[in-house]
Amino acid sequence: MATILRGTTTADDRETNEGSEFMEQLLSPKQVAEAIGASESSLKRWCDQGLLMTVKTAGGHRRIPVQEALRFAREQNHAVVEPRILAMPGTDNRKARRIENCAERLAEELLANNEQACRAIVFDLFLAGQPVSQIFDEVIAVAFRIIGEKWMCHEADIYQERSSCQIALGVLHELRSKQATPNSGLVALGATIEGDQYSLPVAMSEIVLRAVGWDAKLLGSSIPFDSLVNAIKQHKPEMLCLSVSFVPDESAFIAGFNRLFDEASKTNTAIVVGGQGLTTEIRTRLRYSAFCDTMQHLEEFAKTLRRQTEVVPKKAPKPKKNV
Amino acid sequence: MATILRGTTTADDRETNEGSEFMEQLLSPKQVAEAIGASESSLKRWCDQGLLMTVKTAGGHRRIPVQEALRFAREQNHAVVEPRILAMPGTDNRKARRIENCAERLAEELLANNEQACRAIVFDLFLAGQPVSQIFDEVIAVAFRIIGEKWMCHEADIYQERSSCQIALGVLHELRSKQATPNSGLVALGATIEGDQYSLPVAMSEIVLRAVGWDAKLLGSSIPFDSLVNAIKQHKPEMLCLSVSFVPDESAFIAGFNRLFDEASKTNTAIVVGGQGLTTEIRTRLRYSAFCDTMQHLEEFAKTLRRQTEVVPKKAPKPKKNV
DNA sequence: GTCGACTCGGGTAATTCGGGTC
DNA sequence: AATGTCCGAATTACCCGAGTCG
Repeated sequence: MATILRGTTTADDRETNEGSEFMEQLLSPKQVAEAIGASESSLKRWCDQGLLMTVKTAGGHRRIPVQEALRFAREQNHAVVEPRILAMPGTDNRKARRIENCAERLAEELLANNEQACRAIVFDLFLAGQPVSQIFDEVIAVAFRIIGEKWMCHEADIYQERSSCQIALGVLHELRSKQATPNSGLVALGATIEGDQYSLPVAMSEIVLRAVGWDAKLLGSSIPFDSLVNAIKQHKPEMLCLSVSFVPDESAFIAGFNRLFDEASKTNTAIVVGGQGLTTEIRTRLRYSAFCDTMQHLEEFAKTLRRQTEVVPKKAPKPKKNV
Repeated sequence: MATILRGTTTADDRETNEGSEFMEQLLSPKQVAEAIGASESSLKRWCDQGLLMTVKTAGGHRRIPVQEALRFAREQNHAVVEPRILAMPGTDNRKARRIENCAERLAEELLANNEQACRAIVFDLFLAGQPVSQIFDEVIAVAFRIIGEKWMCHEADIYQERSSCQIALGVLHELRSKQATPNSGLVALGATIEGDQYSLPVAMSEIVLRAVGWDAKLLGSSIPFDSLVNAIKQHKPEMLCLSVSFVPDESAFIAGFNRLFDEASKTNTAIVVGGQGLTTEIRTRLRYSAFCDTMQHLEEFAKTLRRQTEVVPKKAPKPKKNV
């Protein structure tokens, strides 16, 4: 039972502790440094000074118990911590950066209205280099599927679903703000159809498209087909993404959609659709450029379309990385 | 500067932000001094005077949270010469400090789908020290009134209104992220009623409340009364903000609302309402704690309620340990 | 046993501290 | 009274080859 013993304790009994419920989480210096916003070498110095109690591995690497890190943060930096550690009790960051059971954890935190923890989960994946499309497909979408199921079973209330959306939209916004503003000249528009208020998917698509170089703009939710036609006429985008989570009136939808497609053909605008609302049956009666089940599909499509269209860019496509 | 970008992929993003600081970025005195155009030692003096809250490193170096730096700059009316250091959208804020015709300009840029310009308008005012409530009332609300009028006259299309909302929501989110996370213990919830999808006002109210120290959380849009009752039961907030832009069914609304009010009384939750949907006639048949026409009204109400409620806080109100 | 990512130690450059002075 | 500049000592951040972790 190696609690905070001094340096002689080898940490490789971690494995044996795995089963016990109250084991100490051990963090690497890098993790702690990141968490409290200091450099790695400062942290090492503080450890060596004895300000932070550490445990050493057999090979001499420092390991810091979470409690110790929290105590230190509270003592020194009254308000600092990036709650990545605090937010995720019971998960090693190394594992956390893997995409495995993130969806379940995210669903849980969303339902608990714990915004910070949700941000932490998504951003850890993002910083670990996971493609946004994959994060969306395998974490966020799955989490909302879980929430939907709980809702069905009356284990989650409507307001919880709504506030989950709210939090997710916030996280997406923040993700978006971390992206470089694209300048490829390829314009994509995103929207949902009139009556469909579920703006999460189309918000994700915007980010995915921007990640692969498109200049994607979100028009918003619940836009009538006629207005979409006008939007196309004005913006002349290379692509229009429609997320269809819900179809209020099937025949009106199909008619409006195909009208939109005809109009889009005139300006060489690709129409991309996706969403739960599009049953196979409905799809057979629609004309579109591509149907995407997942964000990763969308990403692939956007890449290929970009390659093909890039023949006539508005400006020099390769500025060759300034600064 | 000093940003090591390891070129993993062709995506040359991540250049704009320094590494991985995602929540409470800490700045050194030098950075802040440069940002607000003062000398380093003046800044240190202000810190020691308590004008600027700082945290200290283990070695005694001062670190200033960005939010603190922003608050100080806004209060002291310091010209922010280098907004980028404070993670603000870089603009020259010289020309646009006055709030006069900002609304018109904002409306124009919103309709033109020019996100950057919209951000610049709002953030210039923010940096110049305008209270958020006033920015909302006199710029954003007015701009959307203008857009609404143009819509009526068929001078603006629906998609333009929608994308304007989208942009505004983005700006609001960014604004929110520049606020210090409140910890007063006073909780407020915000929502719109089922059928009302207009989430802009309630998003503004969240920011206004946070600006005056409330811990405001946004539940989301289109939430049924019954679910709001559950939300109150679970969160036990001191305040619930309802923005009512649209009333689908008047009698059902009145009944549901008063049911909600009764429930809220049990937990001492103040019900605050506002919005175009509430005609004088409807209001006479509702019971609520306050009706607010503007964000500035809301701000005032929140301040007074805070003063009164603060007598019985949940935890020790004066830890008195401002180290 | 291989391998990529991480950490170790330590040296060095760049900041920051506190105080005194203009 | 408030600000900006200068200083030696201390602290922090960055870098790199060898070793460790998983």
